[in-house]
Amino acid sequence: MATMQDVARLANVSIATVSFTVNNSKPVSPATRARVEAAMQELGFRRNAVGRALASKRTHILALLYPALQHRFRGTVVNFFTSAARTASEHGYNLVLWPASNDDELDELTSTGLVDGVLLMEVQVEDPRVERLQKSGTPFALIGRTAEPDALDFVDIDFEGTVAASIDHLVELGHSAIGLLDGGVGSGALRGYGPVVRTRGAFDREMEERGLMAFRLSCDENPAAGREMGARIRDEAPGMTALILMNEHAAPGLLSELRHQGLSVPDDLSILSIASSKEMAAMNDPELTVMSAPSIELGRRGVELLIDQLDGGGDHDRHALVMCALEPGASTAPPRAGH
Amino acid sequence: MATMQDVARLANVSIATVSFTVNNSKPVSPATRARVEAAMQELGFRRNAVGRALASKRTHILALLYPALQHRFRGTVVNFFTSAARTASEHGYNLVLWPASNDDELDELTSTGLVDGVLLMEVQVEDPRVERLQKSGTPFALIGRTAEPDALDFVDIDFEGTVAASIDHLVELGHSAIGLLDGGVGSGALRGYGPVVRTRGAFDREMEERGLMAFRLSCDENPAAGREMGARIRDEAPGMTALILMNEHAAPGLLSELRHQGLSVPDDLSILSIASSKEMAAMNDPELTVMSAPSIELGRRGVELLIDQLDGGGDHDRHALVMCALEPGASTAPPRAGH
DNA sequence: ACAAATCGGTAAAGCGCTTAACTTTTTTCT
DNA sequence: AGAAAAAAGTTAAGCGCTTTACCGATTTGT
Repeated sequence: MATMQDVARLANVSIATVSFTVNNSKPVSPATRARVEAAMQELGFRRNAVGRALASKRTHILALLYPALQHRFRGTVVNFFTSAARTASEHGYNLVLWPASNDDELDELTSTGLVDGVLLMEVQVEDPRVERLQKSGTPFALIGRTAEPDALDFVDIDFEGTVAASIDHLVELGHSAIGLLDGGVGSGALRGYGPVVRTRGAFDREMEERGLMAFRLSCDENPAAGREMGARIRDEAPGMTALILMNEHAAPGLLSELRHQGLSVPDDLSILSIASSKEMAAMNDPELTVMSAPSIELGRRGVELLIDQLDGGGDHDRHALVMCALEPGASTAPPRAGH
Repeated sequence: MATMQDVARLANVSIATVSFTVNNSKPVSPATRARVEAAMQELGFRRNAVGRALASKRTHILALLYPALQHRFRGTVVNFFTSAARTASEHGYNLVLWPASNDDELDELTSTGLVDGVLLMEVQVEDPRVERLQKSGTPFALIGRTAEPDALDFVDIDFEGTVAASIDHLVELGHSAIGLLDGGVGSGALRGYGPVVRTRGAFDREMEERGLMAFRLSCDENPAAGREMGARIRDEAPGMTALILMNEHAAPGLLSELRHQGLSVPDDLSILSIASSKEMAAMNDPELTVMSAPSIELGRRGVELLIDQLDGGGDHDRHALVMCALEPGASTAPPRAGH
């Protein structure tokens, strides 16, 4: 592979001039620029990223941290990843999905200088990784929020708004006894998955304020758990006519069990799946009405936040909350007459 | 961050000695080693990966190439990714998921010296990326096979074996009229997705040899297409009592439509999902019997192949074919009496 | 006992690039 | 016209590490 040295020799300029033309970091006369560019063309020159990184102390690599505990991709992660990568690339960065199972791997990642910044996904309400990142001095941004996120850069779904919009939708259809089925939070005091915690809070508040009848249900995030939940849902939530579902992986089991019981969705029970995706919704029968996660927007904003820190762009807002969008499906309808 | 220079100074040795101790690249006396290690400890030293990469011409980064055209993760990709990353880490490499939408991005990836090697996923039967990689001189290995893979390093699912085992399973249950429903191949002459091409070939051959009644069906990889297929499957495959399904995303639609028609799975039609995963299978009602893709094994072997090229390990076999494993479910059974 | 081999360590030359400081040439201003 | 300012290049010092060549001291062989 040709080096800058080769290009400089061929174009009869100094290596510095080559650097300046390549990076537009200092003005170069049109004539010289042309010679340099011709030489680069001829040699098929590409500047070596490692040399550049060492000299400039910037690798231009951004790591999207992938927690290995995770054993499935939520449908939305793909869009998120793709959008984040595209945005990074538009700013001259590479974004890669970097697996880090444990704290040691995180430390290794940040301390060996291989990445300029980190995007943290699946943030827990109390997330030890945040402190580690702060300590390491690596710029980072969160996808999600901790309990005290004010001092941090984050983008997140606007769960409060999404829950309110979900209830609006169901109330408009005529429902007044509405449940929330989520995936539960992990054990431990404040620990837990932000989305669930926030959604529960918003749901309780909103239902209370509106004086509606609320039910709170949880089951694990898999079809079998959904099935079990289906088996006892009438007992656990008598009179409930609509369900806000924040547990896309339980849906197939839940629906199948309801069907076996002879209950019709949406006639006997409306279901609105939130923070999921149209694709996941389409995997169900009937196809679910869904408030789809704004993954593309989240990916873009997350990367922008991070790059602003790195390149000191404008003084953007350091927090961004993005709403889910309602995607019509076949799982919500007015309650059966008589309810 | 402390550098080797700092460590050397503190331990009162030369920087070279530090390097030798860190890398075990030359014998160091126990006394010196202890001094160096103490110094490293005290300073919290981590060797800078960029400096190392520049000097050694090895970044120790492996890229798992993620094709952006892809708009969903097959369930198996997660396990694959995780297993590949773990294996890489065991050999002192980092494996990251690197998005490359187009050929330019691939060239950029290989020509800037940021990665030591590439793992190519979703390989097409005629895959232009292979030639590009060869031209670039970057070591690489395939997950999947091209039409002419003999000269290349690859791991792949043993589709021939998997199809044979699938037919075995169904024949044992008493079926003799068996169909294959796949996701179709892209347009163009030899172009197409290897798994589909190979599975079709194996299916045709195997059914012919055994003198069984074969049906060949295709539909797009989404639930809606599966639903449509369900609507006409009795017409397209009259008398078929069992279906080998290589299209996990069509399954929910297909099953739902069959149910609406009053057809029972497995009594009226057995379904065996192949090259899928237990998790995807569990999303269906009834839970599908599945030949699950050996993603963990594929990830491990793929990385090993690549690292063998890089570090000139033993002379492993350059090709690996791995079988899918039968995971019992509720979607296969003997055909209804009378068939 | 003396040369040869071994061992433990050091010095220094890069790897390919960026960038501050400097030189030379051209333009501008009064 | 002469000094000052601007423009276009160059020089050279690293960035943090690896690795070859080399050197002195100890061990080995005969």
